[in-house]
Amino acid sequence: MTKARVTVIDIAKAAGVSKSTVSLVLQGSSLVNEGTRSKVNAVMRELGYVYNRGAANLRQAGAKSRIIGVVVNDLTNSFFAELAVGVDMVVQSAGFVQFLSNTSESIDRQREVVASMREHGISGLIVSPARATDAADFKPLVAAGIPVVVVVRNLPGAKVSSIVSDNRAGMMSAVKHLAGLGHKRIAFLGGFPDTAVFDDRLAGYRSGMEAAGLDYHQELVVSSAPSRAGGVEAIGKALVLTDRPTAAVCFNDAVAFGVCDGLRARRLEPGSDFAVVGFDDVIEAQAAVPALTTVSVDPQGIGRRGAQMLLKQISAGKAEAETVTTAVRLVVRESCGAGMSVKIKQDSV
Amino acid sequence: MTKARVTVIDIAKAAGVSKSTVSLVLQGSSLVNEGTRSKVNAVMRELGYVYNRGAANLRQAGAKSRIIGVVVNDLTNSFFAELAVGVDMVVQSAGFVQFLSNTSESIDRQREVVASMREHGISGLIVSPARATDAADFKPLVAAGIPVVVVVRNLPGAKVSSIVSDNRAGMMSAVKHLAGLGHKRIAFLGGFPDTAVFDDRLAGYRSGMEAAGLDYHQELVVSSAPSRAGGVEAIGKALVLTDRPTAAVCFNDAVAFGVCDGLRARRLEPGSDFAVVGFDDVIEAQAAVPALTTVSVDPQGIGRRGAQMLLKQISAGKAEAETVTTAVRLVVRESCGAGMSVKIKQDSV
DNA sequence: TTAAATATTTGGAACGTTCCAATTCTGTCA
DNA sequence: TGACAGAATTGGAACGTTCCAAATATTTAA
Repeated sequence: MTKARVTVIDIAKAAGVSKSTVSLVLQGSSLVNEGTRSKVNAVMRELGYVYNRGAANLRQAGAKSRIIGVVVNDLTNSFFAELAVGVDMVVQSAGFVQFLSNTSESIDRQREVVASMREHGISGLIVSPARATDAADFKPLVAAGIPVVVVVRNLPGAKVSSIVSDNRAGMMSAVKHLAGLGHKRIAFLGGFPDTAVFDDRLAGYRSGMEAAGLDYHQELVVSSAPSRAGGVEAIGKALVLTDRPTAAVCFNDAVAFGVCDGLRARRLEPGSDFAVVGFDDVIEAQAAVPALTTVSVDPQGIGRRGAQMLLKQISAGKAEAETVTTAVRLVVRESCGAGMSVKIKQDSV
Repeated sequence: MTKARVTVIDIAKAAGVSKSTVSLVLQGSSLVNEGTRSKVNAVMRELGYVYNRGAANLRQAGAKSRIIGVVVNDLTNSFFAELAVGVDMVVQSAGFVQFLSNTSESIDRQREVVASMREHGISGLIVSPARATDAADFKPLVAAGIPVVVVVRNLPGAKVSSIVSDNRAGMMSAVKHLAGLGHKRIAFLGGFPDTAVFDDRLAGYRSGMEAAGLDYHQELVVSSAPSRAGGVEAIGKALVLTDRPTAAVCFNDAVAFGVCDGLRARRLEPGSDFAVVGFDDVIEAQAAVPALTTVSVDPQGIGRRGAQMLLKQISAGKAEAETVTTAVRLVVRESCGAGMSVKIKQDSV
C-alpha cells in the first residue's frame, strides 16, 4: 500500500542520467539537451513522479515556498468569501497556492493560525485582522522578510501595506444622495466606535452632512454591534428621538437589514416610510425586499488587488509598505425610497 | 534585513545541549529532563526560533505534513463557504492547517490545484468535485496513501469516502409537505439531468409523489441550469402547460429564487398564488421575502463531519472508503404558502 | 560498594531537492 | 591532428529536521 516515494534519483536511474540533470529539467533550465529533456519527462510521467516542494524549499532556503497565507475574520460573511476568491484568482494564476484560515474574530486563533502558517514557510500573508488586533502582531513576520498586506480593516501603526475601501467617500456619497432626496434628519446607525473603519465612516457622514448644508446632531449617531441585531437596536433608539430622523445611513449591510426589520416591527415600510442605506453591497443586498441601496465595495477586487500587491512585494524581495484605498460607489436600489423621492421633492418645491 | 534563519542547531549551541535534545523537546518527548526542557524552551523564545515544518516533514517522509487540502467548486456560494468554515473548525483544532482552493467548476483548474496540493505534501484532501469530474481523477492520490473525502457531490465509481446529504429523503419530505397542503400538481424545477445529485433529488420527488398517491407526469419535471436564471426559465416553461402545476419543488435555493422572480413577473405571488420549496437552505433563504421554505442541509455540519472522517483516516493510516449520507430537514417558512395552507385544507375537508 | 537498571543525552545518517565546481562531450578552427 | 570553446552533464555538499543506536549519567537493589 504505502509505496515508496519516487524521487528524482529514481527517475535519474531509470532515464540513465544523473540527478542533477533531472533537477535541471525540473526547473526548465535551457542548459539541458532537448533529447534528454524529453526522455526525462517521459520517465517522470511513466513512474508517476511528484515533485517534493518541501525538499526543494528546504534547499532553496529562501521565501520560495509559493504559498500565500490568507487569514480572514469571518468567512461565513460572503464579503470575505468573495475576497478570498479574488485572492485565489491571482494567486493561483501566478502558480502559488493559498492557505486559508478563518479566525472568527478571535485574536488567539489568529495568532495560532499565523504562527502555523509561518512554520509552513508562507511567502507572504494577506490578512483581514480580527477586531482589536495589536498592530505589533505582524512585526516578527515583516522582520523575517515576509511581506504582509492588511485588507479591509487597517492597522494604524503597523508598518505594513494595506488596502481599505474608501469608507469616507462612500459614506459621504450616501449622505449626499439622501440629502438630495430631500431628507434633512439623517441618522448614522450601528458599528462599534472603537474601530478605525467606524471612525472613517462616521467622518464621511459628517462631511456629507456638512456638504449638504445640514447640521450635525450628536444624538443622530447611535452605535451598536455591526450586526442585524445591532441594527434593530439602533433604529429602536433612533425612533424615540423627539425630532425623529427620516432616513439613515448604516454602518454596514447587516445593520441595514436589522434596521429594516426594526422599522417593519413598528409598522413602517423601509423605503417608502423611512429611507435606509447600507454599506458593503453583500450578495443579499440586491435580492432583499426592498432591495438595499448601499455602497458597493467590490470585495473580490480588493482580494485581487491585495494579492497583486503581495506578489509584487514577494518578487521584489523588498517590502515597501504602501497604502491604497479603493474606490467605492453608491448603488441606488429601493430602500432609499426611489418612489418616495419624487413625492418629497414635489413637496419641497 | 534578511536575517539568517535560527535553526535547531543554533538553539542547541546556545542552550549547551545537542540538537537531538532540542528536537526531543520540540516534539514534547517525555525522555528529556524537566530542567533541560525549560532551558531549551527559554532559549527558543529568546532567539525567536520558528519551527521548520518543511524540514521535519522531509525527514518524516510520511503523511505528517499536517496540511489538509480543501477544494470546492464555488466559494462564492455561501453554501461552500460555510462548508469550508466547518472543515476549518475541526481541522484547526486538531492542529492541522487548511489549504483552500476554488475551482469555479473548471476541471482543469481542479487538476492543477490538486496537483499543486500534492506537491506540497497534503496529508489528506476534502473535495467537492467540479461538474463532470472523472471518477478516476483521484486514483493516484489514494494509491499514494493520501485519504480523500468527497463531499456534497458524490463520485460514483471512485473508491473514496464521501458525504452527501440525503437528497432523496429531503425532496421526498418536501413533496409530501406540499401534498399535505392540498397540492395535486407539483412540478420539479431546475438542475442539470446529468448529475448524480439531480438523479437523487428527482428520485426523491418521484417517491414523494407516489407516497402521496399522486401521479408522476413527465412534463412536470423541467430541468434547467441550477441557478437563479435557470429558475426563471423553468417556471416559464411550467406555467404554459395546459394543466398548470400549483406548486413546485426546486433543485436548489437559487432555482427557487428564480422561480419566485418568474412568478412575480407574471403577477403571481409566490406563497399565496403558487407554492415553492427550495433545497439547501442558504443564508439568504430566511431573509428573503417571502422567506423560503426549503430543505436544510447544514453545510457546516457536512464540513465538520468530512473533516473528522478525513482525520480519522489519516491517523488510522488506512483509507477504508465509507459513504455517509447526512440527514436533512424541511424548514417550513412562507414560500410554500403557510397562510394558504389553511384555506386549501378547509376547502378540501 | 558494585552491578544492574533506568533516565538522559548524543553523534551521525538519513529525507529529496538545489547549487556549485568540475568534468566530459561535441564540434570547429588552425 | 590537436587545441579550444561551448554545450551538456555530473558528483558531492548543503538545507533543517528526525531517527537510530549507542554513550553517559543517575538511581536502585543487593
